Amino acid sequence: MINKKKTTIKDIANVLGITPSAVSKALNNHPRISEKTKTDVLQVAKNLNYQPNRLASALRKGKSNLVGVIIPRANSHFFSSIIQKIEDLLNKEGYNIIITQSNESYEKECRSIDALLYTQVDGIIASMANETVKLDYYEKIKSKGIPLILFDRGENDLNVDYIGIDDYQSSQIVIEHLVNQGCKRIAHIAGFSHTRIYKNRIRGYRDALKKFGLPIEDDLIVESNLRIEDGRRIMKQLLKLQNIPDGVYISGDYTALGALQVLQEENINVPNDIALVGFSNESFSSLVTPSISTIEQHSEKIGELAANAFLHRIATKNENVSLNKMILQAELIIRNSSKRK
Amino acid sequence: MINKKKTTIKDIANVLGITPSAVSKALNNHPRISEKTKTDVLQVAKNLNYQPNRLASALRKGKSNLVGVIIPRANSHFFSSIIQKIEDLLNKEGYNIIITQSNESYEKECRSIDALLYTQVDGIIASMANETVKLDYYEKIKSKGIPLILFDRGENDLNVDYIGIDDYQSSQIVIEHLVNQGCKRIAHIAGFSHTRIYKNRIRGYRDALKKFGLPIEDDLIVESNLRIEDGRRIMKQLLKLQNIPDGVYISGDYTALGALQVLQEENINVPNDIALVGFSNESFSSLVTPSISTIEQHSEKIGELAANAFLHRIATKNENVSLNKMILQAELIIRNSSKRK
DNA sequence: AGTTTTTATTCAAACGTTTGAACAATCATT
DNA sequence: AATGATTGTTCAAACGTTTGAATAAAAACT
Repeated sequence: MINKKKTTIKDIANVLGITPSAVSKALNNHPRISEKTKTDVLQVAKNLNYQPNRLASALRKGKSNLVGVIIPRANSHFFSSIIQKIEDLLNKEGYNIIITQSNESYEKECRSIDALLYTQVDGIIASMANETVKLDYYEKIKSKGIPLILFDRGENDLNVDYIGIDDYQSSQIVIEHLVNQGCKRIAHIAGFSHTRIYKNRIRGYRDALKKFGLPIEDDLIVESNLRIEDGRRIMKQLLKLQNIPDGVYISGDYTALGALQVLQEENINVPNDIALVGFSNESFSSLVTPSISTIEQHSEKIGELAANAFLHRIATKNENVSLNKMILQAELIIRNSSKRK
Repeated sequence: MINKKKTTIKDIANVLGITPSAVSKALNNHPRISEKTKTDVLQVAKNLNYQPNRLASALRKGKSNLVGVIIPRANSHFFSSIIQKIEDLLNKEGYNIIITQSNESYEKECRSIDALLYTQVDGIIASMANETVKLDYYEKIKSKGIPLILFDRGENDLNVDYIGIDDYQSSQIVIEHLVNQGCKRIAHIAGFSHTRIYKNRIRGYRDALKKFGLPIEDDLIVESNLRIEDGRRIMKQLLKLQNIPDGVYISGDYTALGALQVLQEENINVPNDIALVGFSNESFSSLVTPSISTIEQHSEKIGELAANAFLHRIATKNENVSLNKMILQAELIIRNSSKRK
C-alpha cells in the first residue's frame, strides 16, 4: 500500500504530455497558462495524490516558509495563547512555525537562535529570556536580513518591530486601585530591572507612589526571577520588616501565588490586612482562594499583531518601511485578593 | 555590513582550488578525504563564515531533519516539560522540532498533521486530542512511512511506538490511598472513556472499588472534557446527590482545582468531609490551599523515551524492528487535599 | 497577405548539496 | 618491473522545483 516513489510534477507532465515547467506554472496559477491546462493539471495532480516537495521549492525560491518563535516558556497562559494565535494566523498564510523555549536562559536562547538560523527560517518572532542582556545573537539575526519581531520582552536598542503592553501605565493603574482600596504602604515584587518591561513597571510604580504621596522605600522593592519560590521568599522577607506593607503589587501571578500562600500560612487576611495584585492573568488566578487580582495583557491580540507584523515585513521586504512599536493598553482585573468590601 | 551572497561550498572550493564535492566530503568527514584537506576546508569555511544550506542538503538527502510534535496544549506542566525534553534531546542530534497545539480539537489536529506532512518532517511525535476518535489522519502518517511515536494519549489500534504511564495502576494507587484515609464512597471525575487512557483509569477505579468492596454507582462516575469549568460543574452535580461522596478522584489537576473551589464555596472541609486527588501534578497543585494530592507522570522521562524512540526508528528505518510500548509507573504525591490527620 | 501582438508552451539553467563511479597517483606486494 | 590494492580527488548526475528567455502558434491589426 505504501507508494514507494512520490509523484512529482514530472509525473504529472508525463501523463498530460506537457513539460514540468508548464505543470509548475499551472500549479502556481501563472497567467500565461491556459485554463484548460490548469484544470487538467489540477485533476491529474489529485489523481496521482501529488504533494509538492516543499524542500525543492524552498531551495529554488530561497524561502523556507518556516518561522521561528522563541518564548521563555510555554507553560504559561500568556505565552501559550500568543503562540496559538501566531500559529493560527501564519498557518493560514502557508507558514509553519518552529517553537523553541529558552527557559529564561540566555545560553539556551542563543542555541535556539543558531538552530533557527540553520533551519533557514524566514523570520523570527521572539520574547527575550529574563537573563538576556547581551544582544549579540539578536544582532546576528538582523545582520542576516531576517525579519525579527519582538513581543513583550523586547529591547529598544535593537530597533526592530515590537508589540507589548504599556507596562508603565499598567503599574499606575494597579497602584491607583490599591490606593482606592485604602493601602498606604505598597510593596512591589518586581522582575529584574535590566529587563525593559520590569524596569518600566518599577518606574510606573515609583511615579504612581509619588503621585499619591506614598512612601517609596528601597526595602519595599525587591527584584527577582519571579518564580513561585521567589514569591514565597520575598513575601517572608517583607513580613520581617519593622513596618510591613498593606498592599503588594507583584509582577507575575505565579509569584503572587507564592506570596499568597505565605500570607495564608501566617494567617494574614488578604485583602484586608494585605491586598495583593499580580500580573498576567494565569489560568489559575481566578480559581485560587482568594482569587488574584491581576493585569490581563490581551495575549491573543499581541499574537495577532506579532504575526501580522511579520507578514507585513515579508511583504515589504526591501521597501525599508519604518518600524512599528505597538503598545497595547492592559486591563486590570479586580478580584478578591485586592477587593476590600 | 550585510553580506549579499551567502558562501557555499563552491566558494570554499574556489579558494582552495579543489572541487565542491571534495569540500562536501571534507565537511562530512568522508574517510577518503585527506586530513590536510579536511583541516583546510574547515579553516576556510570558518573564515568565510560558511553556513550550510540545510534546504539543499535536505532536498538531496530526502531528509528534512525536522520533527513534528503535536500536543493538545502547551499550557500544562505535563506537556510543556515533555516537549522541552524532546527538543533538548533531538536538537543534540541535529533535529529541529515543530510544535503544534491541537487544542483538543480533532479538526485542528488534522490540519496540523497535513501541515507537518507538507513540511516533510522526518517523523511525528504526538499526543492525541481528547476529541479524536477517527484515526484516519494518523493512518495517513503511517502510510507515508513516516515514523510515528505516540505518548500519553495513544491508541493501541494504530500499532505504533507508545510511551505512557500505567493508568490502570495509577487509579488503583489513588483509590487505595483514599481508602486508607477512610473514604467509603469515592466518586470519579473522569475524562471521556473513548480515550484509552481515561478508559483505563476508569477501569482501574472500578476494579479497585470492587477490590475494596466499595459501591460502584453510575452517578459517581462523570466523564467530561476535564477543563476547569467541568470540575466546577460536576462537583456541584455530585453535591446534589442524596448520598454525596466522601472522596473524589479527578483525572486532571485543573479540573480538581475547579472542584476544590466549589467545595470551599460550600464550606465543605477538604480533606475531612471530602478528600480530593487530582492527576498530572500541575505547577500550581502544590501551591493552592489545600495543596492538591496528585499523580506525577514523570513527564521528563516520557519526553526522553519518546525522543529516543524516534531516533531509534530513524536509525533502524527499514529493519522492521518490533514496536515498543513503554509503560511507566506513575507516582502518587500525597498532599493536604487528601491527607486526613 | 503581411506584420505585429498576444497567448501558450518549452527550454535551459539555477538553487546548493550529495554520492557513486571513474580516474589518477601513490603505495605495497610479488 | 609488473600487478594489485589503496588513497585522494574529480566527474557528473541527481534531488524537485522555479523562472526568465526563447519559441511557436494563434489572433488581431494594417
